[in-house]
Amino acid sequence: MTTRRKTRQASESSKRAILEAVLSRAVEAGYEGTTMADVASASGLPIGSVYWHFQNKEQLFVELLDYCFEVWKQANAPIGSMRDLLRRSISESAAASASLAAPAAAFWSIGLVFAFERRLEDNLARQRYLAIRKEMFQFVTCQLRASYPEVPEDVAEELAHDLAVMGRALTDGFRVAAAAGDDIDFTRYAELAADALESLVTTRLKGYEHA
Amino acid sequence: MTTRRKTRQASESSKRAILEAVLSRAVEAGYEGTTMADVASASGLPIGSVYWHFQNKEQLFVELLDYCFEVWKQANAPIGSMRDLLRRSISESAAASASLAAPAAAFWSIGLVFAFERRLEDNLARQRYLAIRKEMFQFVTCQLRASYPEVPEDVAEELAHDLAVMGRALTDGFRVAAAAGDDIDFTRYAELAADALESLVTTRLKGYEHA
DNA sequence: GTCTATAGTAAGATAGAC
DNA sequence: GTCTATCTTACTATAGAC
Repeated sequence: MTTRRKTRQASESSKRAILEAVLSRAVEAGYEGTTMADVASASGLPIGSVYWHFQNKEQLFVELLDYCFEVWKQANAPIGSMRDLLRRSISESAAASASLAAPAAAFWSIGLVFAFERRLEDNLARQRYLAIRKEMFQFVTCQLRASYPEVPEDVAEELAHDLAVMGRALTDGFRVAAAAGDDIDFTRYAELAADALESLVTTRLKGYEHA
Repeated sequence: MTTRRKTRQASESSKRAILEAVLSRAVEAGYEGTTMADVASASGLPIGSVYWHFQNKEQLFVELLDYCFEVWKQANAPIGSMRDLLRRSISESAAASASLAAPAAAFWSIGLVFAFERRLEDNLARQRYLAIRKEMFQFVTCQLRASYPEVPEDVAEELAHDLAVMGRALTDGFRVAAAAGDDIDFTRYAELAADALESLVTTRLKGYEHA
């Protein structure tokens, strides 16, 4: 390659510093509230460098979403049991709002900002969030579907879909609670949420489980 | 009074037109995304009139939140059964994102924008949203608490609190789903959500209900 | 109370030296 | 690749005629 090694490393580390900076600001301020000047100063680089590494603000957020989603996938590839998934998602919600200890979780808090950012349908960052949201939903649905091998296919399919919808609503809802600063014990409610969903499973699978 | 009747009526109707305008814009664009020029043009009045009726953008949103909360209270004063509450809240979520058919519900969609608008702690509109959120939570908790007169006070208290937290997470979560444009049947999931919460009640009250 | 014109400012983005 | 200076636009808010 024509690029020298040291240069490329410097470039990559700057890029990462900028992504970390925009993550830390975006969690606090959302999309509109995060300014490029903020990002630059938080990253320690001048604003010119930000625009050298990223085309514009929109693309910067697109790459941030991709970056966070990669981190999430690596940490959550096999989701495990539904209870584990809820446990992780809901307690991470609380963490994400407070600090950057859980960067993967922070992604979802930023993402929700985009859910409400309906102004311009052609905002690429919003479109990317919605795409990842869909992909994640499919992923979770498939995993859940495989958890009920002993029931008829159509029943398992519908059950997995319902659980995925309910689980997503619950995790999103607790992320809202975290953002609003509600004074609740997220760990405890993660368990209660799992209890509630499991009882839905039990009710619906009566007659199939041991058939 | 020194104000002539016709003048006051005109003033009130203009004020209301502006509130309707900001509501319609805010549901689509959030706080930062709604500009005073947008509001003015949607209301049919020039921007100068908007500033004549409202001190500034922040106060405009404060009054919008108050206005919507009043509408909500009038429509929901006795919440009825938990199932009814969820039914209303969750199916209204879908409506709120699509149109202004349900202005009271729209309030909550705007509100969620403020939950994530953490940038300035001294944003009065955000503070008002959080205050109303708390008030609503207390209100719902009290109503739920009264639904279980046959169980020990501390058990009923904790149950009501847990149900209120879970119910709020579910309704917020479905509002997110509506904002994200998820293709789901909100009416159906309102029932499922109620089923799930009712099973929590059943489990916990075993031994008390008919004691 | 309504409306126009405009002041003031903040933010996204670029040019060009180094 | 880094950094500064600056252009441009868009938005909040006000002044002042009517």
